[in-house]
Amino acid sequence: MTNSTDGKPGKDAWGEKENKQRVVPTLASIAEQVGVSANTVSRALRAPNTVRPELRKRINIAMEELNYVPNRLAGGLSGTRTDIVGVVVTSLYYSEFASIIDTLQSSLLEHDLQVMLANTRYNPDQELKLVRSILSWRPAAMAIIGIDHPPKVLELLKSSGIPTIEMWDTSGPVIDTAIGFDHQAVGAAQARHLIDRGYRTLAFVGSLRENDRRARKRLLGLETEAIKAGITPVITCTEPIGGSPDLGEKLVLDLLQTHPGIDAIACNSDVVAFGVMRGLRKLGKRVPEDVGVIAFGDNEAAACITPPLTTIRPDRERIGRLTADAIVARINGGEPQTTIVDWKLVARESTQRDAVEPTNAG
Amino acid sequence: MTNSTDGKPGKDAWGEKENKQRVVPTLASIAEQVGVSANTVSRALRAPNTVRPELRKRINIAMEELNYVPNRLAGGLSGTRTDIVGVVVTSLYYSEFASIIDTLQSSLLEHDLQVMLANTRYNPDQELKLVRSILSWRPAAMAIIGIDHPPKVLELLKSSGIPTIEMWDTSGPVIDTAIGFDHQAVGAAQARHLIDRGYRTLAFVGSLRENDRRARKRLLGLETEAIKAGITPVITCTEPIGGSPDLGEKLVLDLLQTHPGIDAIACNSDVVAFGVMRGLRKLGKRVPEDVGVIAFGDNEAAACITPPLTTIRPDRERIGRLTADAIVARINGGEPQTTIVDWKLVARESTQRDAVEPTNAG
DNA sequence: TCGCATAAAGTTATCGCTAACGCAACGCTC
DNA sequence: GAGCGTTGCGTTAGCGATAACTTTATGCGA
Repeated sequence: MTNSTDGKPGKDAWGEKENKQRVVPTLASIAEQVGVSANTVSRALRAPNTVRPELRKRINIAMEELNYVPNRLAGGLSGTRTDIVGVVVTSLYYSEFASIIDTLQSSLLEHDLQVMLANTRYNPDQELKLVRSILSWRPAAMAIIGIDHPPKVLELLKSSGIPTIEMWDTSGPVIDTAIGFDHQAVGAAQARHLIDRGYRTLAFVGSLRENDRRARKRLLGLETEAIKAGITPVITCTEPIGGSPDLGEKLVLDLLQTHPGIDAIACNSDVVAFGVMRGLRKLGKRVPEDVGVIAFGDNEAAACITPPLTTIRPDRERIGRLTADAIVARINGGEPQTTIVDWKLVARESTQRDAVEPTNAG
Repeated sequence: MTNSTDGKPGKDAWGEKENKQRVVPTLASIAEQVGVSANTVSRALRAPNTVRPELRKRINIAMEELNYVPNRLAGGLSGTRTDIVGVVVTSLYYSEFASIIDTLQSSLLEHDLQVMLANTRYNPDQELKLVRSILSWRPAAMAIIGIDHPPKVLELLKSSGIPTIEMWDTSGPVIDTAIGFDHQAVGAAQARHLIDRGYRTLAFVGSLRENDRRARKRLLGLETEAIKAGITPVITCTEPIGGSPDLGEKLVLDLLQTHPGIDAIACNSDVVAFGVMRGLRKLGKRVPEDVGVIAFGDNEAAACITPPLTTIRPDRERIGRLTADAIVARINGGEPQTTIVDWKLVARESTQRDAVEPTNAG
């Protein structure tokens, strides 16, 4: 693309690179240009009011001219702390955690904290590898989805000595600080809602990966509540792969073949429910008259499909914001603290069989 | 939570911290424990076969025992290059770029490259701040959404001397390497499809932020193609805020009030289309008979709503994967190169007015 | 006018690691 | 058995910033 026979002047930055090796400016080069010591330049950045205004201005101009970008590898090594916050999620698909990250990142930005992101895809080996990798950057804090981690991950996080915020789930022992909710209670609320609406034969459908402990907690809540109400055992129809509409459709076709009597389906996620409802339509089953469908997640499309989907809405923005707050607080010496964030059961038409009052939880 | 009067032994890592300041192990501490020089420990990590197997084993055991995590601030400062890849996106909501990031991150992981993520939320000032912040970590490469950046961002990226991959859009001058497609062609394809299906009065509805250059390119393509076909000017009905179903519903109600003759709507995103279709239903308009709806993005729910939504499907996984490949190639001395990634017009029922062959593009 | 607090800069010593070089000990060739 | 490449490790010198001192002006009261 660029080749050395092309000697045309006024080339862009890449062309220039070929002639002399680009030298990335350092504090020292700024200092030299201005005629001061490197430390003065450093002060102009970190403690501007300890440098004469006139000098400070000249330093700023020089930095601007040379496109100086501080080297935080050096800064972090020398200083006490970096401004990195490690963020570990289990999935990025289907809006599951995207808006948590979105809110978290922009809240952290206000405190000049930089997100380093990792996605484990529900794989514990990868979780260990990624946590180790992030810790090697000496972050100021870690935020991680879930409270069920491999022992080695727990050990690393604990011995790292940095604040660790566990998000999304609070139902169990935590490392330090947790912000989320109890997933078993969600499952219980789903069951109660279906039962209140007159449904009697419950199934659980969706993705259920070996390491998705939260989904298992929701399923447990569903089963426990069903048993309490004297309902027949909940039929589970799951696959250990990621949730998608196609998976939902496939599973519901299987399910109704083997269990034609099912009259209510709790889905592990909204996107699975989308496929479940498509599958039910193909089978000629009406929702909510023949089969009720409830899900979890409150995907942006949940209110737009036909019929609108009853689902659980976790407050993702709030979790993101509170996590950012907790990180800042812990960095500044605040105490660890577990915070429960409300969720809501949003009753829509997909479970509107009888006009019983909806059961909300919080 | 933990207080110093609690002297109970056998406490967890956090308790221990209060007694003696936790000392994070370094290469030197491992070296001391094993009885070798620090450099030998470093070699055992970076070039294991230059260390005697027996000694290597002892070193590994010591590292495991002390929970050693290398300090890459030091490593990056000392070595030539870090393993960070900066990733800058404009949005995280609504699956817009989540699966690009997902694929990109897991592809990079295979090469032991770590993602540092930033989200500009379509704000150019924040883009500058974030790019500068990421560059200060001396990443090995940058991947960024779009090709329209503020001048200062271009300057920084060019003068940084690192490979920069621009994703999603290829219709214009690029910094280095670009992987994406031509958004104007997408708009043109949308118009052609609607016209082929017999629609004659076109509108463009959705979020249109000042700095969303890609949306403007799609709109331009839509208008250009409409004019070519001798169709009345495209009515635009937009808001400079993020897209959502609620926005779509609001805009379509406004639109049909002022322009009742509209018979086709191109939406800037699928989630907006979800709301548009809900709004049309409220107005008693049938889709696709009275009004055709086409969108952009191929959200996971697009095939599940009623009627299924005709939309444009960009190949996000492919963009993510190719971006990772390009990063690795460029780091290893490969040449810059622009790659066009195919997209597809997925014709579904929301535009099924006449049985004309669908117009696909690639 | 002296003394001393204060402001504004310079000096020096790390931070933890890697790259480059140095140097024994060993084995191989002829 | 002298010469020479290899192997395996130690030594030394930075990387680019920051923190802790030290030094040099400056001001101000007694």
